[in-house]
Amino acid sequence: MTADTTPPRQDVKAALHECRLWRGASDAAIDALASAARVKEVPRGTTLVTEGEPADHFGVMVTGKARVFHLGADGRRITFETLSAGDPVAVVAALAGGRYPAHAETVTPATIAWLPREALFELMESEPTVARTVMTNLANRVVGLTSVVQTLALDVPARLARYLFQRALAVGTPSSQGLEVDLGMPKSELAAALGTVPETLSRAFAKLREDDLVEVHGKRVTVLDVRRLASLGSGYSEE
Amino acid sequence: MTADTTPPRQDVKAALHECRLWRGASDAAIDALASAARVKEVPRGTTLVTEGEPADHFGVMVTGKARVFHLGADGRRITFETLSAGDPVAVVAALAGGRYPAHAETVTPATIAWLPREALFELMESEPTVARTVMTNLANRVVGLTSVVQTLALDVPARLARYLFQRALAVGTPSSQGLEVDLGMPKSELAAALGTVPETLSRAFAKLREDDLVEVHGKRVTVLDVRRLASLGSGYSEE
DNA sequence: ACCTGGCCTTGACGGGGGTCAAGTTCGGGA
DNA sequence: TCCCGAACTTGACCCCCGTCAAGGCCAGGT
Repeated sequence: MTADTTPPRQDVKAALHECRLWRGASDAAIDALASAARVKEVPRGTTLVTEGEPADHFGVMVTGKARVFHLGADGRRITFETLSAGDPVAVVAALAGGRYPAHAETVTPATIAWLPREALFELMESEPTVARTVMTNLANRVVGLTSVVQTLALDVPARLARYLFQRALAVGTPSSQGLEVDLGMPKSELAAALGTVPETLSRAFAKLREDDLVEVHGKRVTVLDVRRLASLGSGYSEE
Repeated sequence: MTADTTPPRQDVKAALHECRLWRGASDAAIDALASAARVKEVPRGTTLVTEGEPADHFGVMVTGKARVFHLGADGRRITFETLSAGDPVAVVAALAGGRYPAHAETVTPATIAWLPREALFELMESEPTVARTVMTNLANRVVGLTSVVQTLALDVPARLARYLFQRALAVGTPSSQGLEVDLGMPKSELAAALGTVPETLSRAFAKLREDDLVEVHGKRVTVLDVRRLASLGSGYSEE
């Protein structure tokens, strides 16, 4: 069903090198990981990990994208994050050693390098600086989740404003009217990322539009008033 | 305003030993921490850390209780966790090295031992097993936050059911009618812990009561049907 | 006993947002 | 060119829950 490799593949090594989790590890250590990895190529929509299963492995995305999410009792999904090449999959669960706390599935065809959790422990023992890197990484993860919780306490227009603001900082390009921003994804996907549904997102856009904060043209949005957008997105001030 | 100690205090050492974060560290290492610590005694309602401030220190609760929370734009509080003796304060932020991601304040008079973040790094470098302990601890923290997010997606009766179920597992005592459970706190506080207000919590109790799931007598609750309670609290099954 | 002030409960009301059901726009294929 | 389906929008409806405003129900003090 899937293909394993015997010699370390080039793209796998590249992905492992890009993985922010153990940035700073020696090439030798990463190459060792690469040869220990079981590489799998899977189609879009494949379940990578299932909530509640014992967390004995973790993965690194080599190509493709995946989504980490929760399934509510009614089947609703709450998306935590979207993973792309170089991102680790389920590494937290592997470190914690319990069961996977969430589901993950691919949203495109993808290649994933799987490793047993012990491999990571060995890497950290052999290279102390890696342990420190992994540590700060985990800590940042906690901070990130904290802000997810914070964001969920805002209403949808505010969450959208926050997203647009951050997006404007990252990929905004100046234009005659203001800042041109390309939403990186279809609106239905953005809705899920903001923890809501397309209909409500649509109304949120409408609200920002009638407040003269943005203009919407398909997937391209013109931010007319960055300042007010930022303050609506909760408490970012200019300095 | 507050009292520093010169010799390591006994209660401070005890609290540091109890701190789950570095369980497994040698006595010598912990004693070293204890003598490096600046011990402060503060009244109820004292702000321990302020969201947005640079995270250069962390603390360990020696006595008393504290609350970690977010401040919404409108001043509403979202409580993440309640800390008591032996719990670390803001250690995540210290490891991440950025700014505090949340506020913390005492809810009782409290004694806290403060340490510079470097002290923790040094401890981890000198004792590799501590690094591993801290690591799994952080990972579990992430898992915990994950479940906070999950919980916030449920409605209030379900959140209450989940709390009662967990509480029943922890401190429930069998009785003729079912499981006797003591809520560990006043209902107004429980409301905050569940991310809601007393009025809504009261209605949630009423709903559980009219579904014959529980009986309420002040701070003591009799769980009549653990099974249904658990399933209402979302997806805990019996095995 | 009486008052008084927490703490909890109950009712009434309103707003945010999820759901269902129609449209609408737009791009691709025959 | 016409058609069709996917993605998006808009309206109607309703539920959950936060808020405001009254009450109950004690416990402690005088």
